[in-house]
Amino acid sequence: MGRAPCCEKQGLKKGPWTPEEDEILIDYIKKNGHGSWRSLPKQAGLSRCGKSCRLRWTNYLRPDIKRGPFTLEEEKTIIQLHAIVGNRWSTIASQLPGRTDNEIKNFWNTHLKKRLERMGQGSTTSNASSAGPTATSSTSTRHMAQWESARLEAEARLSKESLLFFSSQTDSASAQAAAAAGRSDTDYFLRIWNSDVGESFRRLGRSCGRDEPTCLQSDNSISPASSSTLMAAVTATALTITSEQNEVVVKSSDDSSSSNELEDEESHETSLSLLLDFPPSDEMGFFQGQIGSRLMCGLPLGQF
DNA sequence: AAAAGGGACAACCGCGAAATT
DNA sequence: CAATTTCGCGGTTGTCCCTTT
Repeated sequence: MGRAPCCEKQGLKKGPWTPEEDEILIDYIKKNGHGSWRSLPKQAGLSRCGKSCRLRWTNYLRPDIKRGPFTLEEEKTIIQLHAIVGNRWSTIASQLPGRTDNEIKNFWNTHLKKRLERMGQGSTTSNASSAGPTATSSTSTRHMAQWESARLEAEARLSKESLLFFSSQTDSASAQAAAAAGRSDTDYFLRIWNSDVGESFRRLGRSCGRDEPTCLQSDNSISPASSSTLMAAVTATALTITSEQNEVVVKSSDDSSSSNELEDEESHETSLSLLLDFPPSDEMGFFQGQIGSRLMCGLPLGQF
């Protein structure tokens, strides 16, 4: 038996919502809460699918929704989070109060993604006309291409490692509780991201001279400051940090020995000292795994 | 001034996971 | 435990509006 439709399709209205429909939906939810979305339209007197009502409410009518253009800070957060969690729009949205996953997804697809593409294309198409191809542009292209496969690889590794982490915990009860609470790999990242540790990284990024606003330049290209933040995030999964017998080893999966921009010793040193300085021992496990390496490498690689 | 093209955003669709029966 | 239902997510499409020709 196939999956049952979420609602009877016949006679239900589709397409843009009218102000009257919005008002009915808002009134109903204010008085009764949404309850079961499936039964809501009938009870509220709307000729809409429950799914459509839910979407309209969560993406548009909800009172806590923040309207207006994204701030530079939000934009920066989206770029950094996307480099780490990929297209997990709901996860990203959870870090941006008042913004919906749909809104962020649209913003990414219509603005940020195109900027990325421009950056990549620019380096391959503008070489002839530019005064001389910079290491930055060729590096961007190479890492952009490398990015997706690296991310996918990291995803697989991450899920494996978070399982290992669970099994290594001595307090099995807390591990079970965490599992029961539905904590995902992403949740762990977000926990760290929102902790003092994450703040340390953001602070480090700012202190490295990347506190300029993320913005487009007059020629519509991304500013150097934004670019470095972005590229740092993009290259995050190209590195692996492991900890063996109290010795931290940084390995670059960038096999191009001719490139030297990632071999920024100072940046790596900054990463490592930060790693070693982290006091919360229960969080060290994360940093020795893929989540940590992502976070670790995300910020200090800013010199492009 | 009108048509074409493109960008931005809202809404829909299909799928998988979780919850319920 | 399996079948069914509901919900939420991410990808995609449709539509409106602005800009360019």
